[in-house]
Amino acid sequence: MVTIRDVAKRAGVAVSTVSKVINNYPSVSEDTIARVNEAIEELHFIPNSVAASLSSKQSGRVAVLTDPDGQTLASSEIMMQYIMGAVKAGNEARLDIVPLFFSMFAGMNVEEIEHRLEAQNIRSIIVCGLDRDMKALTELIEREKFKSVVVDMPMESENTSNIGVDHAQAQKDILRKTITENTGPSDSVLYISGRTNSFVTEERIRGAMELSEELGFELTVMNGAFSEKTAREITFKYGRDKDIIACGSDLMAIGAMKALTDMNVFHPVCGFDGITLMGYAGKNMTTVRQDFGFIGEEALRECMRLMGGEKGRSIRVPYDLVQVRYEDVLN
Amino acid sequence: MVTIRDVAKRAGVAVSTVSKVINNYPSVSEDTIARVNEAIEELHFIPNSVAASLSSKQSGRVAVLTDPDGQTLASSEIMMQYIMGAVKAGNEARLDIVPLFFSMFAGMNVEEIEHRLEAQNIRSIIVCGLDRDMKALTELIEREKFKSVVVDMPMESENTSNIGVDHAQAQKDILRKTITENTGPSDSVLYISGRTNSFVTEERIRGAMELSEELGFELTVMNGAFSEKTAREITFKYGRDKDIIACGSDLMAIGAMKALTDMNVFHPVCGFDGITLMGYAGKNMTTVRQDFGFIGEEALRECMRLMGGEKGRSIRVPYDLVQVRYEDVLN
DNA sequence: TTGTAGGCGTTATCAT
DNA sequence: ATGATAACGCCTACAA
Repeated sequence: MVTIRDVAKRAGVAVSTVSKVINNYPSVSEDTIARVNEAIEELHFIPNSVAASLSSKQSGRVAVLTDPDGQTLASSEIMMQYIMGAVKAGNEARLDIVPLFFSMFAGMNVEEIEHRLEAQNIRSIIVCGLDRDMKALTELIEREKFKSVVVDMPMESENTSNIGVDHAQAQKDILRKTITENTGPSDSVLYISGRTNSFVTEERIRGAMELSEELGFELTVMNGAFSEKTAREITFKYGRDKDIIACGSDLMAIGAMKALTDMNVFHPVCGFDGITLMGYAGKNMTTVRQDFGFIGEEALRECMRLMGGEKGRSIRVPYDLVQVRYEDVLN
Repeated sequence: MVTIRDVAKRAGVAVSTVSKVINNYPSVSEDTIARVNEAIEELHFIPNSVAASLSSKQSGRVAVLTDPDGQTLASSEIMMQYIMGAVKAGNEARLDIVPLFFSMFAGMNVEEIEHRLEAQNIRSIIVCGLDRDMKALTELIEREKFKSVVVDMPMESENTSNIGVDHAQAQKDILRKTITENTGPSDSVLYISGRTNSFVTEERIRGAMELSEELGFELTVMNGAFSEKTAREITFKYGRDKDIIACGSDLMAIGAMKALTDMNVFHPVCGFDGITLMGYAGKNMTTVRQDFGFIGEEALRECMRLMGGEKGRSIRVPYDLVQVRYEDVLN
């Protein structure tokens, strides 16, 4: 393995000088920078991120916390994209990314979790899929021992940023689109919402309600708990004589659509997330496509910003309104 | 952060002794072991795996190499399970798992990849989804600088193990089951195979051919290249008057089944892998279910074995023959 | 601007 | 059986 020492020898400077060049310290002459970089090139030197994270308080490792245990196809696809995005961006920044899953912390209190993370030299975390019931994880973030970036939860502080699309606005947009594109009489909408302990659910419901007031249609909100099965049942019960069914997730939209098909009636159904599975639902459905990979990348960059000493903030990312057909996902 | 030094002080021994206790060295008295463990408990000490991997040649980090870029839903579900399995087992063994994706190494030669891995203190790799066209990665494994565990490729050497189900046998089993359970005249089977550069494809074809000889049915093998779309096209062309369609992957099975449905004919279709998506295909289909999470776990344990100095070997893991219905995947 | 030296938390090699 | 102590590769005051 070629180390910083080899580079130093090759360039005829001290190891500390090489380190300074690597980390873009201001006080190095152009001349030595050039010489050192030359040596780095020649030796194909790559800094050891493990050693760096051991030695420095600055350049720590970043954990990506996800919960794909939800077992649904949707969550595994989404979580995978978060992770891939973070790993990709981390790779470019030569930052170590550690994937962790909620299930590892089951039954632990905050201190235990903190110890576990510290023992891995983790200084920043990206949390995806957090909801209000997860007390330990929430507290972990609030203690601010780690720089945290939370996806889809409105947490913000000195050391905490949040990131995600504007769920209320997106819900409004997709519902409006679904209504206007289906010219029939749209005066009753069934909204099947996600779990109530989730921030995105509140926001999406709010969006739907605002639009209902704006356009003056009747809105019925039912709790589908992010469950395809529940959405299916709700649709059987209440879906028949609604004009449109809007769902707080794609999975529920699929459940609703399948129920309608089974009842042999048709109403437009829209979902939320833009997962591939939508293409297999049998009908064309509209949805809000989030770019989870991009969110993962951005989250990682935000971690770096926080580790650089900057304050937490809120980041909104763009989304698309799309129609997913089988042809689109086929490859 | 509580370190090994704190524990040593607390237990009244030297740090080296604590290290020995942690790593189960033989030459420590029962008495001190007890005292040290007590101190560890009291202080909630968790060994820092990063520091360990820096210091030790033994306990390095393990990379899990996957390629979810294939973009299909199936691969993201499968790769996620491999990763989760490895992370789970690694967590229990206090081993650092780092997820890496094939795309990161695009265009690199073996040396470059080696440098990248060395620079991350990686001493062992688990490779999932490798095929014969990936020269650099294959060479990386063959050079044996790293202890490697390859999923579904018949590589074996001093420092290389392979793991996976018996694909030929499994293909035989699922095809036999599909034939016997459908009592109609099964004397012609269309087999849509995966990509030809893949070991599992060869094996599965071999299994199908062996059964064809054994039972005396006519077998037509076509290359579906693991593509749902291609399988669909092949089925349109040749599927109508076959008795059974067997596919080398679930995705292709779905493509085939959808094509049959579109043609308004029915033939039994069987797939391979056992992914959740099968539940959304609209019909009941049989398939070979692999436990990817378990394979990930076992692969990690095999890495530990190799790092412990033992020789590479071949590991076969069990599989199930299942029928996936919408009700099964609904939750 | 550059170099020296101590430390990050652990393991491993020797002595004892 | 136990304990000093030198690595491991890098960062960072502080000194020159």
